Amino acid sequence: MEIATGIRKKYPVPMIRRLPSYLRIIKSYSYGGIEYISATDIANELGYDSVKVRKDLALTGVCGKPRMGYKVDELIRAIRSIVGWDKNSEAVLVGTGCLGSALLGFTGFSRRGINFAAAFDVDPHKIGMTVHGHTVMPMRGMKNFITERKIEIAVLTVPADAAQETVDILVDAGIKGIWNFSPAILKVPARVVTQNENLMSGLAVFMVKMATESV
Amino acid sequence: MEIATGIRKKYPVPMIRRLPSYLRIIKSYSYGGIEYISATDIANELGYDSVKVRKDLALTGVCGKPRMGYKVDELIRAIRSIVGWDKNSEAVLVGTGCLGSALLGFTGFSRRGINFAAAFDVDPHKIGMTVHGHTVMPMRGMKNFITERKIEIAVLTVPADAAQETVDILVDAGIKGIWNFSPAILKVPARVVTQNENLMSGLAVFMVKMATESV
DNA sequence: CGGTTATCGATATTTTTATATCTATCACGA
DNA sequence: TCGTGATAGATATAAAAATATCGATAACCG
Repeated sequence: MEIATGIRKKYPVPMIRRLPSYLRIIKSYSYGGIEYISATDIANELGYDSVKVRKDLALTGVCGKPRMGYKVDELIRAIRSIVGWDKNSEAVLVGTGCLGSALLGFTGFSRRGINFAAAFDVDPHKIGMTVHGHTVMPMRGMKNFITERKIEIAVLTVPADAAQETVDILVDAGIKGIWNFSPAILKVPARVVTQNENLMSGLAVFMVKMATESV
Repeated sequence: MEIATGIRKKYPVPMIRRLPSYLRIIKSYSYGGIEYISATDIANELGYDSVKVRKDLALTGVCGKPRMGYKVDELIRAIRSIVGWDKNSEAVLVGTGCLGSALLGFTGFSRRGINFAAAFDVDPHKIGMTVHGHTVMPMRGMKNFITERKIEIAVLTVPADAAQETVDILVDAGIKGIWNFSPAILKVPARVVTQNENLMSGLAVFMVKMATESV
């Protein structure tokens, strides 16, 4: 629909963040051979309000049937299309430390169409090592690799103080988006998309919740 | 201030999420021997609007001086107090897979007062292994360990299908808060705090941004 | 076949968050 | 010593998101 016509809606970020949870539940219905799922069903599973879920689902463009809910396979297709998990893309991972290695071993990415074409690191001791099936390559080969293979996505798991210099190489190589797991704020040209995952933000919220709850 | 009097403000979650970034920058000023930092400084570093930063800083209770900014050490103390990084707490980590191991190796937690007292796993092959200085212990000893050591925090890095049964043990043992890295939605009593970190939410937002940008 | 009811979809309201505007302050340089 | 201007802090406005309300629909049941 929106993809076919070339029109792209603007989706609210909070809604996008909820889509993967929705998808997970809808898929479990699909595996169970259930054909319809209602906003109420999803809301109950997630502890959300059903109106919120219904509004989100309305944005996917899928029409529901009163008293029945939404067709499970339609929802799955629509959500996967919105979050781009219906097509394959190649990525590089930069920085094979603890977190980088963990991400390389995470099977969830390939199931969502994200495949690691290579992993890079500066540490000479790591070069040539195999991490979850991926051979670690030296950083100096990265630029050419990205350019030649037309890689669009980089997952950045280098230490904060190495982040910007790494990013400069990535940008120079023509990368389109950087999924940044370092706490550093990246300076990139406007055409390059960045998405910051800040583990410490989550910890902060968690700790504040804990303190508030225990009053 | 708010801690001393026992009064706890309600902080907006988006503001809490920004605090760690603020702290990081303010600390860099502190290391540089700079005594004052302005909202404008922080805003420039992060690409934010200075008014937003100023409003956030106002909520910390620290007073700024016109033309000078805020005292660096006061801000650091205030933010650390709000996010609870000024005191120590013990945690257990459950599930020593890729992500669990990565978190065990992450030094950032101890620097923020979170110390892993133990790591648990069900896999017999992993029991007794040392992961980043932590010996993996069998799951069946977990409940007593938590109860006896009065552990309040659990970091949950088990697969989704094992999440709820693990959580039941944690709750039974008297855990106060669960930092959940599994995609499962946890059912816990109201007194138990949960904080869900959903990697796929971030990926979804990232992919949507990429698709939107490339139009 | 007709009433009942769960559900959708639309609309309205409230709350939260972000952004803009304005005034007072006070370090700094002339 | 006196403007100047960067900055805090307060207030006002706008935007975004969550939540509530309500009529319409159609499967289900008697």
